[in-house]
Parts: sequence; C-alpha cells; structure tokens
Amino acid sequence: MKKYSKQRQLVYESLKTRKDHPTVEMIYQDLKKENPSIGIATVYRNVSELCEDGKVKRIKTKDASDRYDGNDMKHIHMECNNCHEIFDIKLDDTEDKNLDNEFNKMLKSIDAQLLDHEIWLTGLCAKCKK
Amino acid sequence: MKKYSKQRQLVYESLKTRKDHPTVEMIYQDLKKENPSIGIATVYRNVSELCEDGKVKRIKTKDASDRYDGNDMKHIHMECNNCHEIFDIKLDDTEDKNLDNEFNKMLKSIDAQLLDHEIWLTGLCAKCKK
DNA sequence: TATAATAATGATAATCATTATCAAAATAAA
DNA sequence: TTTATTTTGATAATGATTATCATTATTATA
Repeated sequence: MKKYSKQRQLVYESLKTRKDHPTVEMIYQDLKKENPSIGIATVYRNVSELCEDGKVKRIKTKDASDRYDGNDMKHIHMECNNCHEIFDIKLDDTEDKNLDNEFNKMLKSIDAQLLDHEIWLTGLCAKCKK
Repeated sequence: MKKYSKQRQLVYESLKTRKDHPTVEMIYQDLKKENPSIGIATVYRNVSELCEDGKVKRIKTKDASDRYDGNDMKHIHMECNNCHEIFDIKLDDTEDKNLDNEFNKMLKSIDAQLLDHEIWLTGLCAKCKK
C-alpha cells in the first residue's frame, strides 16, 4: 500500500501554492530552502506520481523541461510569445460545456468519443502588447 | 543565403506524404531505405529548420520524442487514450473562426491578444470505443 | 510497544533525445 | 574554375529524466 511521505506532501503543497507553472528544478530549489536534505530524484518521483493520481498536470512546452500545474479549476493556458510567461484562464461551467459541445461535434467526423481537452493559446500578454 | 539540399527536400516530402505524426527516428528510418547515407543529425537539423520556417509543426506529446506534423490545413489533434494513435480533425473556416472568437472572449479577462491556438483532444477512437 | 514488512528517500549511475562540433562534401557566387 | 559559404554525416557533448540500491521512514502485526 502507498505510504505517507513528508516529501510527497511538500511537492504537492508547493504546486498548490505557487501560481506559476514550475519545472522540477524550480520546485526542488524552492523546497531545498526549508528542507535541505531533499533530493531532486524525489521531486521527479513525486510529481510523476501526483500526475498519475490526477492531482496535478504535466505540461509539455517548447522548452526543454516539463512544467507542472497544480491548478484544479477548469482552465486553459495562454503563453505570451514575447515574455513566454504562461497564464491560466479559468473557464466557467458554461464555457467549458460549450467547448465540449464544439469538440464533440468535430469528433463526429471520425466517430470518436471525447474524454478531455487541453488548449494552448499563444499570443501577447497585456504587458507585451504595448 | 540558404542553399538547396537534397536532404532537406527529402525530410519535407516525407512529412508531407505520410499522414501519421512521425518522430525524427521514424523519418530517419523511412529515408534511409532510399538514401542509406543520410545521417540522423541531418534529419534533426532539417525538421527544426522547417519548423522555424513555419512549414511543419512540432508536437510535444506525453511520450519521450517530439513528433512532427506536415499537414498544413487548419486542424486539431485527437489522441486515442487506448491505442495512442493521433488523429487529425480538420476545421472548416467557420469552425476555426468560432474557436478564435471563443478564445478571444476568454482572453479579454487578462487583456491579452490571441495569435494562435493548439488544441489537443483525448478520447476513444472509433475502433477502441467498442 | 517492539518487531517485521515494505514503501520511500537521496545519491548517483544509466539512459535517451537532442544539440554541438568539425572535417569533408555540396552548392552557389564570382 | 576558383572561391566562399552552407550543409552534411559521424560522433562527442549536453541535459532532462529514470533506474538502481543501500539506508531511512512508515505502516502493520504480534
């Protein structure tokens, strides 16, 4: 059976607390301050486990390292083409259902059944627009 | 100035011809049959260049290697949760505009400007649904 | 509570995809 | 044709992630 570990809890809390989309290295640096003995392999292990349990999401971006997302509200992502910051845009239930309907219609053409969607917008954030 | 190379042409044609979403290794294996002297570094170099030129698209998936997409029609992707095949679902102009409108509305909340969108659906394909 | 069973950790080696290097070959310009 | 420059193919280097393994922490059981 799965056992409780302080480290797993720490990784989870870090992802819940911070609002950016950190890499493993960023989480590791963060946790090391208060827990100098933690190893980076432990962070890798735990983010992967949390992903498998559906508690956080792995985000593949154009840059080298994967990013992780602890935001459990329905939302989509927007990456600024200029500063490369990643923004969360939350969806209300109506918006989410509308998208689901749209996508379901599209999937009719290949007779498939929708389970989930992931939307990645690119654009210019408020600051960089100017 | 950029010079013509047979290899770049071959990589491009391979991506235009095949309808799956191959990795570099897959393209390499494919081209080696007719061109045994081609090196895998050349394939890496050329897919990256084609991406920069906007002629093909790099797709980051959950699995280790990046995939490449030579389909230049407006389309979104759907990955089957069971067989992991990736399907293209083409969008007509209306569908594409509808999505753009939806996303633009959503971006209002953070005062950002939309440039592009990438949609990744997961579900069950026709075969695996049964 | 003490002990046994086993899961998780931290250090580090191994792996694997991708990128960098560089001499030789191909292409374009003069 | 000669010169300049780009591209290639082989392979070394890099960097992110995973595997290994002895030790430690947690849970179950007597």
